[in-house]
Amino acid sequence: MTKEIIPRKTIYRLSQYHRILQRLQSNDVPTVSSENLAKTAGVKSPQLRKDLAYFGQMGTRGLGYNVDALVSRLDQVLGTTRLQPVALIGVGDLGSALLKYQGFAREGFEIVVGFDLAPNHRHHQGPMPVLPMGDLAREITERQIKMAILTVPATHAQEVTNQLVSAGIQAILNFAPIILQVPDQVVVNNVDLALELENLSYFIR
Amino acid sequence: MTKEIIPRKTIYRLSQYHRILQRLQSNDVPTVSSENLAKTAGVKSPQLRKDLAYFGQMGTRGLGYNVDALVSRLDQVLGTTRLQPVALIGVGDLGSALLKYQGFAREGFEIVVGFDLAPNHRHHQGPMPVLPMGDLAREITERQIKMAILTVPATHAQEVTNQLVSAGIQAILNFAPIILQVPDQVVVNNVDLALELENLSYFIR
DNA sequence: AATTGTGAATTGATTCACAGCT
DNA sequence: AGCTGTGAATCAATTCACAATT
Repeated sequence: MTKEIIPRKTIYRLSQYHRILQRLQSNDVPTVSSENLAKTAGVKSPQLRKDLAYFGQMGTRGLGYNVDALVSRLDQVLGTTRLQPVALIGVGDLGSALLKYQGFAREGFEIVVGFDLAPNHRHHQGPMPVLPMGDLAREITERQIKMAILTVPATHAQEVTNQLVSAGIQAILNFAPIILQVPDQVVVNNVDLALELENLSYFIR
Repeated sequence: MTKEIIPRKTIYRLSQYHRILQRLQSNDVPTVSSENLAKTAGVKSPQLRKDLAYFGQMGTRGLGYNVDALVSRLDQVLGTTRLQPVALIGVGDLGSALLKYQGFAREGFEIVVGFDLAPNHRHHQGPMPVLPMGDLAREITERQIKMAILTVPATHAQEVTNQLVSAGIQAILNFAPIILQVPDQVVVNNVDLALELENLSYFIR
């Protein structure tokens, strides 16, 4: 069962479950039923059970899921067992805001280095170095950083992406409103803010 | 045909097509084929044709799609014919960055008012007023604002959402990492940044 | 008695393949 | 000849319903 192909949407939901379970954990809840967990995550309970069952037996019939055990297993599956270093490219308004965003640290990610065309004084606020683009390849390769957040203008996004890929980046969270061309082994998730608004506006009657 | 139910994913893609078409338009490209447009959007051509055909005849067989005509039609369908006013709740780091984000204006949205628990000096940079939460209901109702961007901490998100709904907000772009409970007639799109990173980390081997 | 895990049924989305216009 | 529009076929995801387990 561990060798099936897992739907991408399932992986998304696993991350959701993971976060909710962490909350339950810090509230010392020992056990949760699929019914309960599913409701909080906004899905139906068979969906949740099927999602979890991709990774083998996870719960106990009659009882539910052990919260601690499930969190560990999901940590393992999602690869969030240890702090993951992340590079941020493009330290403008949005990039700066993401640097300060606490949500990342809470989920086990740390932005360890930033890159910008023109690093300047306003970048020297925190402990994180902001380096010029010229240092990108060396720094990412040497530190073996695998994930990048891309907050550069759309016009530069593809070019920077090519550099990231050469440097060994394997996953990109892309805020530029274009479809990036990457080799198969590199994953891209797009966050397109204007698209989300435009999509919402359809539903306003 | 205009009365069928349109898949939600189709609406997302329409917004993507819309943006690409706008770019073609400003480059004075008169006509585009489904093959071409689909490639840029990262989908297969029958998909694109089906998406467009939900809204009636859009192209000309043998020729392709007229760019100007299609942009107008999509404006109409998506409700982006005129500038849409948006309220932003929670003017912290992320909220401030979104205020300055040019991508919204370019797609026809304007953040016309901000709300924060504690409006202060650093909010008085642009022409946009930042008001205390107490003014939310009155202001949104009076100005008939229909869309809101929610960038408050997760702990306050549901409570603020309730206020927004009472004030008549119909669509919410939510950055708080929780599932908001809203009545059926209100639409929520979630942007969950930590979730995106966590999801990416699964694909790193 | 409660609740998981899962094969079967259903629903939904995508792709194919070609008829129908221009 | 070229390219759209679409019914039919395929593929994928969700939900149901219940047997299996504690």
